[in-house]
Amino acid sequence: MKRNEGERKTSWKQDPEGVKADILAVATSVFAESGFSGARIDEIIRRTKTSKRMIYYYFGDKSGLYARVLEAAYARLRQGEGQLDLQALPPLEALAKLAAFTFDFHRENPEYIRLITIENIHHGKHLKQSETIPKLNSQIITGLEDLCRRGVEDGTFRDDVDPLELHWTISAFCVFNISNRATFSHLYGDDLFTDAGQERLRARLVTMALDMVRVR
Amino acid sequence: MKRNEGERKTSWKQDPEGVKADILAVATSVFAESGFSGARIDEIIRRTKTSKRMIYYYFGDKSGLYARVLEAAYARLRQGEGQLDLQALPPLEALAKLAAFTFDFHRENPEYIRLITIENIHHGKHLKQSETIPKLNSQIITGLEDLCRRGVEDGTFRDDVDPLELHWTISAFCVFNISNRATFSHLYGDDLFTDAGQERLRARLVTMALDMVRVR
Amino acid sequence: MKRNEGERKTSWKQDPEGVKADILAVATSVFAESGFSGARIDEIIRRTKTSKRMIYYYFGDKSGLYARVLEAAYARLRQGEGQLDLQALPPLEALAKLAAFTFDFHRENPEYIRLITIENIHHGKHLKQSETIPKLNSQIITGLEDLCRRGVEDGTFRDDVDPLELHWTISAFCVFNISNRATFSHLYGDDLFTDAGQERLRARLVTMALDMVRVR
Amino acid sequence: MKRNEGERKTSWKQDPEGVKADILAVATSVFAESGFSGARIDEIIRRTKTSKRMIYYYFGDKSGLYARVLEAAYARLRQGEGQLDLQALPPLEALAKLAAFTFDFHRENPEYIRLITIENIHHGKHLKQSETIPKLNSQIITGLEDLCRRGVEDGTFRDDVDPLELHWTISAFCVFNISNRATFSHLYGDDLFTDAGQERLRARLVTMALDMVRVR
DNA sequence: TATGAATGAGGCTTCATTCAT
DNA sequence: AATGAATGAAGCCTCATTCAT
Repeated sequence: MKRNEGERKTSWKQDPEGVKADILAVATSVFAESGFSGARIDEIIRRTKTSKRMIYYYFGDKSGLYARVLEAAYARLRQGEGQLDLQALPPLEALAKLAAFTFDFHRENPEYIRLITIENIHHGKHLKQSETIPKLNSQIITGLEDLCRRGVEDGTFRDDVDPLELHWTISAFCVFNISNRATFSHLYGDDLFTDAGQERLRARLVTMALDMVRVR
Repeated sequence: MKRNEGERKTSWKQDPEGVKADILAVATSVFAESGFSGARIDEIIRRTKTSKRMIYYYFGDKSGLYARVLEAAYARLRQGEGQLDLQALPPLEALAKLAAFTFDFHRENPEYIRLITIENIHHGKHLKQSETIPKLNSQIITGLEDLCRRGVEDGTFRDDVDPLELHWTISAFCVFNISNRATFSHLYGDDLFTDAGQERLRARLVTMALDMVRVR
Repeated sequence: MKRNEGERKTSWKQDPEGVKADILAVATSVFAESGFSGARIDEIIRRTKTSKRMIYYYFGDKSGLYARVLEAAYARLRQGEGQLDLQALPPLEALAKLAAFTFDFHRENPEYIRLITIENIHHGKHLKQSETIPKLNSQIITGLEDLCRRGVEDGTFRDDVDPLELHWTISAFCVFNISNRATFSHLYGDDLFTDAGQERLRARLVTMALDMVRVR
Repeated sequence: MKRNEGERKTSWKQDPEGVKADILAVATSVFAESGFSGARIDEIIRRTKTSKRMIYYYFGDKSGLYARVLEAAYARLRQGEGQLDLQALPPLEALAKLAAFTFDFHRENPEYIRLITIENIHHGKHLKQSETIPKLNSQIITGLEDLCRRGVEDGTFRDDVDPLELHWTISAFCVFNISNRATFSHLYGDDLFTDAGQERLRARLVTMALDMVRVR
C-alpha cells in the first residue's frame, strides 16, 4: 500500500499557478455556457479542485475573473493565427490558407467565440479595461497588410484592398457560424452545420476572400 | 365630461393591450441592453407606466416575457423584408436590393439583432418554445427560392445556387456588423463604422451576393 | 374558539409604518450595543417580526438603516429638551433645570448617546449625509441664546457668556457620564455611578453651569 | 563585512521587538481610525513591514492585538501625567497645571482617546482582561489625593473635595473634546475647535477645576 | 523566525416572485 | 384590472485565521 495515495480534495497544495489555471479553465467553460450574469461562481467552483475563496484571492471578483478569461480567449485565438507562417506562401495561397484556417479554428473553439459575443452583449466594457488584448490583435492586421503589399507587388492583388475590411469579412463569416448557430439551425435546419455543409461554407469563404483581392 | 381627460400617471387604466404593448416595448430595450440574466424586472417596471404585478399577470414570468419580446423582434425583422416586393424586379436587381436593404435594416434596428445574439447565448431555448417564429422565417427562404428560380430561368443566375447558403451569407454579414461592433471597433478602430465605412461594407455585401449567384 | 387567534409570524400584514418602526427600534438597540461594523443584520432581524428583506426594501442597506437610526436618536434627544418650557422660569433657574434635565435625560437614554459616540468613531460620515439632523440641533443653541439674553437683561447673567460654550460644557459632562462609564468604573470603581454618586455629579454640573454665567 | 548593511525590505529580520513595536504602532492607528470591528487585519499588515502570520505569532488573534494596543495607549497617557512633578508646586498651581496639561495632552494624542472610546463601545471587555492597565491608573488618583491633602493642609482647598470627582470632571472635559468633535463641529460649527476656541475651553477647564476645590 | 498560499464560516445584498387588498 | 407590501432563495463577497514550507 503506497502512502499519499490518490487525489485528495486539497490536491493543489501550494501550487498557485496550478490553481489559477484550473480556475481559468473552468471559468472559461462556465462563462461561455451561461454568459456573464448567468454564470454562477458556485458552479465554477463546483467543477474545480479549489475552494471559492481562491477566486477572490487571485482574481478579485467575478468581473476580474471574467476579464482574465476573456484575455486568455483572445490570446489563444490570435496565437493560432500566428503560427501559420503565411510569409512562406504566395499571397493568394496564403490568403486562402488563412481564411480556411480561421474558419476551422473558430469552429474548433466555439467557447472563445461565445465569450467574445458575450463581451459584446456587455458593450465591451471588460475589454476596454484590458491592456494586453489590444496588443495581441494588432498582429493580425499587420499580417494582412504585409500580405496585401506582397500581393500588389507580385501583381496578384488589386491595389485598392483594405486589409481591415478583409479581416472584417473573414471574421463576420467565421464568427456568425458559431455565434448564431443555435437560432439559425433551429429556424432553417441543420444542413449547413453538417460536416458537408461546413465544408461548403468554408469553400465559400475562401472563394469570397480571394474574389475580394484578385485582379479581375 | 370629456373623454381622455388629461394624462394621468395611471393612464393605462382599463387598456389591457396598451399595458402589454408598453411592457413589451420597454422590455425589448432592457433585454437588448443587458441580456436576459442581466436584465432586471425592476428596471423594466421602472421605465413603464405599469406596476410589477402586470408582468406576471400578462406574461407569466421573466422567461415568458423574454420569449414574447423575442417573437416581436423576429416578427418585425421579417415584416420589413416582406414589404420589398422583390417579384417586381429582375432577379439580379432584386437580390442587390434585398442585400442592401437587409444591411440597412439590421443597422437601423440593432436591438432586434442583439436580442437574437442574446438568444444564441442561451442556446436558443426560448426560441424552441415559440410556435410563431418558425412560421415567420420560412418566408425569407421561399422568397429566395423564387428569386433563384427566376434567375435560372432568365439565365442570369447559375443553377447550383443554394438559397439557404445565400441567406446565411447575407445574415452573417449584416448580423456581425451589429453584434460584434463593440469589440471590433475597440480593437481595430472606428473606420468601418463611420457612415463612409458602412457604405463600403454594404457595397461589399452587394458585390459578394451577386458574385455568389451570377453566371461567370 | 376565536378565529385569527394569536400572533403569527406574519403579523405585520400590510402595515408599512409598523414594519419600519419595528425595524428601527430593534436596530437602535443592536447598533447601540455593538457599533456599526459589529452589528449584524441577522441579529436585528432575529429580534424583529419581519423578514430580512424588508430592511433592504425600506432602508436600502445597512448604512441607510444606521443613518435613519441616528436621525431618530437625535430627534428624540432634542425633543426632550424642547418640552422644558424654559421661558417660563427666571434665567438662573431655567439654566439649572436645563442642566439637571439634560443629565437625567442622557442617563435614561444611554442608547442614543452610544449611537452618537459610535457615529464619532466613524468620523460623522453618516451624520454628514443627513438633512434633518442639523435642523433639529439649531434649536438648542437658539434656546440658550434666548436664555442668556434674558439673563443679561435682568442682571443675573454676565454679558460675556458664550451660549455655544455653555452647551459644549453641559454636553461634555452628560455625554462622558454615559460614553465612558465602562472604562471609568472598571478603573476607578462604581462610586460615581451609584444613585448617590450620580446625584453628586448632577449637582456638580448644575453648580458649574451656574458659575459659568453668574455675575460674580 | 559591515553590520546593518542598508535598509532591505525585510529589515525586521531577526528583530522580534522591532517587529512587535512596528505592528503595535500601525495597529494603534488602524484601530483608532476604524474601531475594533471596522479595523482590518489586512489593512494593518499592509502598512507594516511584516507578514500577516506575525500578528498571530506574537498577539494570538485580533482581540489580543487590540488588548495590547489599548494597554499601550493607557500607558502612554498616564506616563505623560507622571512627568509633571506636581509636588513641587503649591496645590492650586499644581491643579491648574494638571488640568491644562491634561487638556493639551489629550488634544495632542487623539488616537489614544479614540481607542478608549472604542473600548467603551465594546463595554470595556478587553480592558477587563488586562492586568497592567488598572495599576497604571491608580497613580493619577493617588496623585490627586496627595494634592488635595496638601491643599487642605495649607488652607487653599476645601476639605470636602472628592479627588475621584475631580478626576472625572477633568476627564469628561478633555475626552469629550476629542471623542465628540466630529459630530459637535458638524452640528454647531468649528468655532470651539480653532486654536482660539481651544484656548478658551482650556481656560474654562482650569477655572472650573479651581472653583471645585477653592475655599469660598 | 518568518512567509505566501489557502480556507470555512458567515457577512451583506439582490433577485424574481407572490400575497393581501 | 391593478397595486404596493412582502418574501425565500440564492447570489457575491469578506473576514479572521491556519497551513505548508
